[in-house]
Amino acid sequence: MNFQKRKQKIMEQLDRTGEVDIKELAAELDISEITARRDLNQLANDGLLYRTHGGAMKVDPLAKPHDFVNKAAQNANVKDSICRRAVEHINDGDIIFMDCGSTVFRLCQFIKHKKIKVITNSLPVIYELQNCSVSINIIGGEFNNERQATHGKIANEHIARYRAGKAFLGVDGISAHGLFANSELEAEITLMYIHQSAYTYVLCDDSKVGKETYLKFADINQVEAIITNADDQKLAGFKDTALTILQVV
Amino acid sequence: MNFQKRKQKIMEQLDRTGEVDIKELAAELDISEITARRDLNQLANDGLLYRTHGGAMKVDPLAKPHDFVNKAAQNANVKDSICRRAVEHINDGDIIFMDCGSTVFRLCQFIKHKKIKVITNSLPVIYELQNCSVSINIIGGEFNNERQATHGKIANEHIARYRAGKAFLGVDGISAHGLFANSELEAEITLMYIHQSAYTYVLCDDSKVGKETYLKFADINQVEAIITNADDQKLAGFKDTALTILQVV
DNA sequence: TTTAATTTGATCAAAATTAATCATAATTGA
DNA sequence: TCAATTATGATTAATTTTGATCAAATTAAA
Repeated sequence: MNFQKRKQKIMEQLDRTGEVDIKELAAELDISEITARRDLNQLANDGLLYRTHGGAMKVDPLAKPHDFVNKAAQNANVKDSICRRAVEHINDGDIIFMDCGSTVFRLCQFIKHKKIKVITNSLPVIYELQNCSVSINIIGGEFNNERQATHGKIANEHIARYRAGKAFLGVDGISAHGLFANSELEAEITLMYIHQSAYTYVLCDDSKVGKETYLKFADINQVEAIITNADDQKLAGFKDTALTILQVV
Repeated sequence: MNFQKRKQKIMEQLDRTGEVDIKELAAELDISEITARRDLNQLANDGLLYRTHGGAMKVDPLAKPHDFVNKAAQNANVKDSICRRAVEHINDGDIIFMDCGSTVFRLCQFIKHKKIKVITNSLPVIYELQNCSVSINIIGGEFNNERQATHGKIANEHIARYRAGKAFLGVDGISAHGLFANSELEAEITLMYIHQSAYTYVLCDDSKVGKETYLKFADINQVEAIITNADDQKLAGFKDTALTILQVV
């Protein structure tokens, strides 16, 4: 068993239990204690763990990987049917905005083979659209780990530099009174996308329709269309607005 | 059994078990140990595997963009020792630029647990530094799939908005006459990083030192330090410059 | 505080792996 | 065909890795 392999095992156990003991380690890996000690010293030297007397501890117990994909997988069927409707409105040559919503993310799989330009602040979208015919423009700025996207002043300014024909955006709530968000950062960047695109599609499942939550950041007449699985009853409130409603089963 | 066929078998087993042993390999393929060793060295040189004592291991299968990972795996030992020296100059609270060089990429593993702010145009760097104590700022702009990074006018403007204490950059060539790049896009963004940082470290292995290739984009006195494994003879040309030379074994 | 137990780093030695050198076999291209 | 290049193998020296011993440092206990 070479160092690389031992390193792997040590980091594995460290990840699992948070600590390792030199004696145990030497026994488990069938190496002498001094070799175990040397291994730990080397890893500590690279900042991969904290050396303690008789063992080592994990460096950053706080890091919590946020699983974006899980959120995107919720209600996958509903989201996919919304996206199938959305993709009917996307043609080769289009320049489109995509934000960091989990429904918008699922749009990626349907546009991979289109010859379009996508401008986005969502890292998962960027990843999904790599190595395909879509050309990508990344919105820069401070990266928010929870949302897996960039936000803030610089990101907004960056969007302001571009114009796109269409924007595909998610919201936390929508009603005849306007669009709602759970955070200011999210609200601002969505608003900027709306400003800089000729035609805005709001993608949202029925749970968001009629919901007026936290912060209203735009009037309903600022966007052109909504694509949703909400039923007629939920959508009735929009009948006095100019909003184009694209309803999916 | 020729090299191509052996290479196939080696990569096959590597894919299956994650590792190979020189003795076993020699026995299985019915070749001498030294030939097995030469095979592994050649494959390691192409970044297709990591060489270990007595065998080899698979390169990180999780990282998506294969070309980039392979490039980063080439000369991994040299790059890592360069990075270990670099990390000595990075302290908690620092704000640093990192470009999209393959050596610079390997710096990530050594700074994951530092409390610093990283501004970068490299997608692999972003991906590597997610979910750790490093806060990330993404340089926006058009995404170049080959380089796995953003470049161009908007990216340059974006960098111009920021100031950082230190920049860690790669180059395609460096001599007493200046810094050299293989493309204008690369040159421009590197130059912008240099302008916007108080202190610039150039990270490069010995193959880049003394090389004057394609496009000169900066004088040598525009950067402060070079971290390299080049020997005294190769570095002799810099003795009349103010460049700080950080030499690694 | 002092004492005992444990852990550690340094030094050296043994084992394993590797690089270097040279010789031989196989392949290639004229 | 033959010379030249390339691939392979054997040998040996150098390097790396590992382990053992022991004094010094650290921790825990009295």
